[in-house]
Amino acid sequence: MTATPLPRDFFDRPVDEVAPALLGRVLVHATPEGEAAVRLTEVEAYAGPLDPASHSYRGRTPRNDVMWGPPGHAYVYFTYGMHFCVNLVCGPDGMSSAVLLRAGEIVAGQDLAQARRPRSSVRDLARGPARLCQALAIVREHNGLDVCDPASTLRILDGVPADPATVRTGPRTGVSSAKDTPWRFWIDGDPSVSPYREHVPRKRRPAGRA
DNA sequence: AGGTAGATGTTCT
DNA sequence: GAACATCTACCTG
Repeated sequence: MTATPLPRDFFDRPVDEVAPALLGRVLVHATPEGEAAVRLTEVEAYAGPLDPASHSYRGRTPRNDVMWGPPGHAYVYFTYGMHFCVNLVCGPDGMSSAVLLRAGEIVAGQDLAQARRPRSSVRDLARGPARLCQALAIVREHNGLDVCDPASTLRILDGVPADPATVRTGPRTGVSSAKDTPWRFWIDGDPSVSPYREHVPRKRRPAGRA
């Protein structure tokens, strides 16, 4: 892997073009404890206000603000009360589209990743969007970081792009709308690809009686 | 192998 | 108040 991040214009094109082109690339996160890196094997595209499954579908809010900014920045959000997920914003500026980084293979700092996820097998360290964030210690404070800046602690490197012939597509995982849009991209046969899960509405907790 | 339940809190209606 | 781009643990076969 080289030390130079992908150029910003890599992200300045339609999100469904950027997403498959990200497969095989390497996301590095430097922390005081050291560096850890993941080679991306699974991603999903979310196409801004036109996409009912996108966080920006209902317009700009404090949470999704970063999505409306320039491409090449990280959009980190908190979900299910305990997990973080990371996206990379795509262009053009103001389009509010982004690619969710769903899974990958740890290629550097495996000791760190394992310390952060002590109950996990090596294969599962970054197998899933919240696991990926945990392995790389990506949390809310990293929201908005510029991953194309060589000086940034969170960077996306070119790595070795996946052979397009090995890229598969299918419906996105765990989304309740736009189920038919095949905007999940993964490297066929890679063991770190996360299992597909259909969206299931959460069962309501029995409302506390009074 | 596969299903389900429970955890936790932020965001938006 | 409900939904939520999830994960783990704990069942059952």
